[in-house]
Amino acid sequence: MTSVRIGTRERILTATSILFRRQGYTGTGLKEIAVESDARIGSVYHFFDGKEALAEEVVRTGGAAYGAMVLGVLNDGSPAPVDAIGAMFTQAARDLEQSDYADACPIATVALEAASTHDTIRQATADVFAAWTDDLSSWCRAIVDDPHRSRDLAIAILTSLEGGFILARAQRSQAPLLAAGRSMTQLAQTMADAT
Amino acid sequence: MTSVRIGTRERILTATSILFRRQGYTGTGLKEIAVESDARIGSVYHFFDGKEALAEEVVRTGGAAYGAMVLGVLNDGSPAPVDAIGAMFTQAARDLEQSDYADACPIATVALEAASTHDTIRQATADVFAAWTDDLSSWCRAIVDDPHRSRDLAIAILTSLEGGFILARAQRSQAPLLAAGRSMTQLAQTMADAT
DNA sequence: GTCTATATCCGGATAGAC
DNA sequence: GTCTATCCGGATATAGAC
Repeated sequence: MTSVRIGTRERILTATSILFRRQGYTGTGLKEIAVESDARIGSVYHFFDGKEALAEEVVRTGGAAYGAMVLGVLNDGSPAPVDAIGAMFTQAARDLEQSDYADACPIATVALEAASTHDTIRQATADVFAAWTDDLSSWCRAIVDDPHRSRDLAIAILTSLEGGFILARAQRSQAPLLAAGRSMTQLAQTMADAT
Repeated sequence: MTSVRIGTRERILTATSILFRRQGYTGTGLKEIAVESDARIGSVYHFFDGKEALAEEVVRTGGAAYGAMVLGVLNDGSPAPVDAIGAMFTQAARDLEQSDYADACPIATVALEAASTHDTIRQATADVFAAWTDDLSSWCRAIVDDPHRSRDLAIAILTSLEGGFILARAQRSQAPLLAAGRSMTQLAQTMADAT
């Protein structure tokens, strides 16, 4: 029988991801990361080449995991793809509220902070957004067959979700996300009808 | 003749707004603010009751100014309101690119950083977003008469603009903003036709 | 791989002369 | 109102014993 002991390195990654999601990159200290990981600062430097390298890996691994989770919600949420969009926004709003408006996009805060100041982190966020856009574009082809229109729909969904997270966290309200979900559902329906 | 000497207090506010827009709240130090304002740290504390109070005022005044600017673009950009939406996104993309992908939303980074950690700043960003939403909803009634639908359209435009800024800054590309603009134009056209 | 101690620097904030 | 000096805590990072 193989007991699943979680390694120190993995604990550091998950704790950092949680802290970055709530407080951002500059707002989170390595000491705090060590405490939350139940590790020592020395261990952080043993496994990662400094804070920026740690952040890059957190963005890449956490971004991939979140993208897979969202795709999962889209795929087995509702029978009709158009309805699944609304369900996904509703689920995001519920998760956000239940986490006291902390758990939104895991990379958005870091992306904005690093965009003009830390280029390796910026590149990692750019790659994650590109992967999300590709995956979502493929999924949207069940709604619109044309690749260009499918991609535009995917970008509209992704950007309004990200912006919805910003407003919802600031106002501590599900309303902006729910409104964005209604509009994206309507947009998708329009594009499906236009076929 | 009245020469327009800009006061120290005003210089601090504008410099802080620029720095927060590019580096966020925690990523910007008071020393850096003093240098960019051509002021002393002592002056910062003379005019403002600490960093958090300074940030609150920067968010409120800068947010109001940016909202007025965007409304101005929407009002005298294109003759048809639906076309003005696309023109607004195009203008935002152009401004962003011309500032080397630094000048996006002046309060978004601060809003995400402060959402779970600094409540007075969070409240200021919430108020600014509420004012933007109200103003944009009123403007959208030229497209959709129904107040609820007009408000949903306004929220869709605002959230996709905010999310478009995130992706565009990360990828150093105008593409996400332009794609979001196309989709919002289509959404607005659909809602106008449904009348 | 783990842990402690510490070096070095920068953060926000304050006191007080002018 | 302006400016300088400084306090204190916290930040990232490193060294080296175990």
